[in-house]
Amino acid sequence: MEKNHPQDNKRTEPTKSELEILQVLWQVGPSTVRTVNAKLNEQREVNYSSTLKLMQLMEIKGLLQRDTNDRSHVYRPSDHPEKVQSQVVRGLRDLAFGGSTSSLVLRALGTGSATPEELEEIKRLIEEMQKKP
Amino acid sequence: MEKNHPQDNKRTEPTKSELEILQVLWQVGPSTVRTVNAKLNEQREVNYSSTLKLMQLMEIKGLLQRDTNDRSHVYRPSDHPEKVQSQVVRGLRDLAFGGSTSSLVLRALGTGSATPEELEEIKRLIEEMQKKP
DNA sequence: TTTTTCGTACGAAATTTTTCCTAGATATTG
DNA sequence: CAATATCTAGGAAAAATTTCGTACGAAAAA
Repeated sequence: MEKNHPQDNKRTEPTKSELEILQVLWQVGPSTVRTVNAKLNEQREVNYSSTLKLMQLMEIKGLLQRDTNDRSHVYRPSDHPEKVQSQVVRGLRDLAFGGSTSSLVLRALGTGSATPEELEEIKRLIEEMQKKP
Repeated sequence: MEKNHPQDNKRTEPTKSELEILQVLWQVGPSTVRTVNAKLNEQREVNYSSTLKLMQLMEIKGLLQRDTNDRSHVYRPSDHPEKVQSQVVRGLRDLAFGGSTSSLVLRALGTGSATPEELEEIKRLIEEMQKKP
């Protein structure tokens, strides 16, 4: 019998550490704590225990789900990147850009870290959106 | 004599509450704590003391500067929105978008809250960037 | 002048987020 | 089997962030 996960609806916004973990899971797919922790440690030093605890909390919050069949549990994100990323982008937009999407986008493009290919891709999307509103 | 503000260089990333305050100051210009607090309370309930404390801390951190000539001090952001916004956008990009600016931008545009005019403006900027790399 | 109002300063509590230690169970190795 | 390694669970400390109470001085009003 699987335990019930309380609130699958009103999900709280992930914290910074939680986003780090989500990002790893999005990139490498469903993983054990050990794998995630190893990935994190490529960037900064994190204790295994800390990662474990965090992922357990995320499971309780409903951010992650886990397969407990094997001894070492396999975790995966409950939501696709699109959903969570949209959520956090909206958050930042409202928090630092007065709710203006274009301000945010312009600022992001202004960092200059977008390649010519990416610029082209973005332009295509815009023209797409302009065609069928 | 004005007190010295320690680190005008390596400035720490503003927290959420700090961004709220910065946004108010960017919008309405240099203001007293009372004014800022009033603005904040249009959105949510915040105690005057809390806002005061936060702004004092921000001044110490170097995020704000204040004019103490009058009894009620007038605060203003140390940095222009561009700088801070770039900083936080980069932060989110690295934290939730694997460092990819275009992912972030595409996701932002995907929220659908950009007006036709804004889309046009963004497209212009892109073409601008494509001209002179 | 006396009272009331309005401001900063300061300390500390409350909350949220992050980190890690330790116990106990189970598997793996010698 | 005995020793060692691995994993979860749980508690709790540590750190970061946010909130607020209170004191005290200065200004404004009565």
